[in-house]
Parts: sequence; C-alpha cells; structure tokens
Amino acid sequence: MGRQPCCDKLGVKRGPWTAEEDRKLMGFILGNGGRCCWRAVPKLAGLLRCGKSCRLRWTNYLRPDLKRGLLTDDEERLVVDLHAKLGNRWSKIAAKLPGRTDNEIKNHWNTHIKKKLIKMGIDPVTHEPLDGDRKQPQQASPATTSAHSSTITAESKSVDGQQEDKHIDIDKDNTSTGGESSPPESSSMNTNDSGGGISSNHDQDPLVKWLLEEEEDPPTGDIDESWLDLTNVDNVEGFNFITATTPWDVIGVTDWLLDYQDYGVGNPTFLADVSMVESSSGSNL
DNA sequence: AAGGGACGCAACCGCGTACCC
DNA sequence: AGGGTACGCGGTTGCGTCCCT
Repeated sequence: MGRQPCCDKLGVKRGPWTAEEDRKLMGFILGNGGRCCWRAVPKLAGLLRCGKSCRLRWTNYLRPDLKRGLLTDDEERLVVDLHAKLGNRWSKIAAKLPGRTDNEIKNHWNTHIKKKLIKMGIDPVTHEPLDGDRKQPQQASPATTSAHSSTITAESKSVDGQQEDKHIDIDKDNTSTGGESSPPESSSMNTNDSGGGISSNHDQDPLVKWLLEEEEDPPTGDIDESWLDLTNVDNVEGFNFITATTPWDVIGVTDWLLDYQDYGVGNPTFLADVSMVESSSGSNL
C-alpha cells in the first residue's frame, strides 16, 4: 500500500513545542479560522511542523475549551463507567467529558485509574475481579466499576493485592448491565461503533445509548456553562493577543466560527488561555 | 547532595476510515 | 471502482520531574 508519510520528514521540526510555535499556531487558527486542511496549516502559519503535529498540539493543548489539572472524582468515576462500557475508545469517553481530551484521559487512565483498580482487585481491562479476588463477595462483582453509581472514593493503601479502605458503592441495579457484560475490547477497536465492541446487552443500556449519541448533551450537570455566555468578557484582562482590540477581533465571530466549531474557538474561555499562551507555552518551558 | 529509579505527561507513530477525484 | 489523500484514533515512546535512598 505504501502509504505516504503525512508530511515531509525532512525539515520538519519535532519534539516539544515552543511558545513561539504555540503563538503562531493559535494565531493562525484564530486569525484565519482554519479555512484549510491541517496539512496546509503549518505552511500557512509559518511553522516547521507537520499538520498532524499541529492538529495534536491544538486539540490536546491549545484548544481554548480545555480544562486543565487533574480529573475530578466525578470525572474519574465517569471515566471508569464509560470505560467499562466502551473499552479503550478514549475519544468516545473524552466526548462525554467536556474540556478533556482523549489523550489526557488515556494518560490518566494508564497512570492513575488503572493502578487504583488493580489495587482494588479489579481488572482494569475487563472490569472484573482479579483472580485473587474472585471469591470476594458482592463488593467485588464485575459490576463494581461499570455500575452507573460505582464510586472509587479512596486511595487503596493496600499492598500485594490486599484490599484496604476500598470504597465501592453499589446502590443501583448494577447486575442488569454490568453483571453479565462482556469484557470491553481493549485493542484494535474499530472506530465505527455500529455493533463494534459493544455487546447487545449494552445496547439496551441507557448509558450506552447516550454514549453513542453524538449530538446529545451529557446528562450530568457537570459542564461549566460559563463559556456559553458570549457576553461574559470579564476574563479578558491582559488580553493582548496579536493586534486584537477586542477578544472578538481575534475570535472573529463570523460564519467561519460556525463552520469550524471543531477548533473549539467558539468557547470564550479560550480568552484566558490565549493570554496564558502569550505568557508561556505551558509545560514546555 | 547526588544518583538512580519511578512516575506522569506531551508528542509521535502507524493503522483504519472517510472522502474526493 | 479504485487509488490517493487527509483526518481521527489508540498504542507507544521519550523525556522532564519527582521521590527515595
């Protein structure tokens, strides 16, 4: 098949992004509205990066609507629940956690949640009790993490698989959905969800239905809706990005915004982030 | 104080899919 | 219909930071 590389490797910069590069990329996307494909972005933005790298940088770091910091307990719970239903489909999971990226969730899963579950005697892949815990009573049932109300509230201080201070709440009909669920597929997941790795049991699950509906708002009231208020520009103090006189000069509240909402610039919380980018490049400095 | 290992995050790689010609 | 291109996704890696000895 000989698929061509996404970009010419020669002369393409790799590695951590600098503040200057961030500025250029953000400036281009915000200023031009990204009226072209990612492949053309680096050239037009004056970056020696491949388009793929630009897209990743934007979606994982520069996007205005991104939350930062550790996942909250609620978010973590939701991730566990969603993972039990969907497996490693991080993008699907991320889609249900506003402001979080698939990469972020994936990293958090691998570095935090996975370990927690293992300490609790739960297989992070299948969400079933680990071998040593199979004889555990109800608390360690397969539904422990997939139940809608499951909670992981305490850091297990156990060592060697011993469970201590484990706090899993089961207070709903967890047996109907989680009990007989097939293990989520953990790899080579088909991006098409139609039937994919979800059991028919899960298809009946309201949560799964919600998960698979792209346009529907999440049921949690967890969303920071402040950004929806377009009149709220109180947070633009210090805003001096490029030559804008108002935030909206940069945002360009024009039709492209509507056309390119995927960039996330419709989210006014970016204003604060823009000034942040202005002052630093985040983790790279 | 210094060295080494563990940890966490950002970025890269390669594959699958959708779309276009 | 088939090939080429671009994008999105999940797995993996690299490297900086933290922590322990």
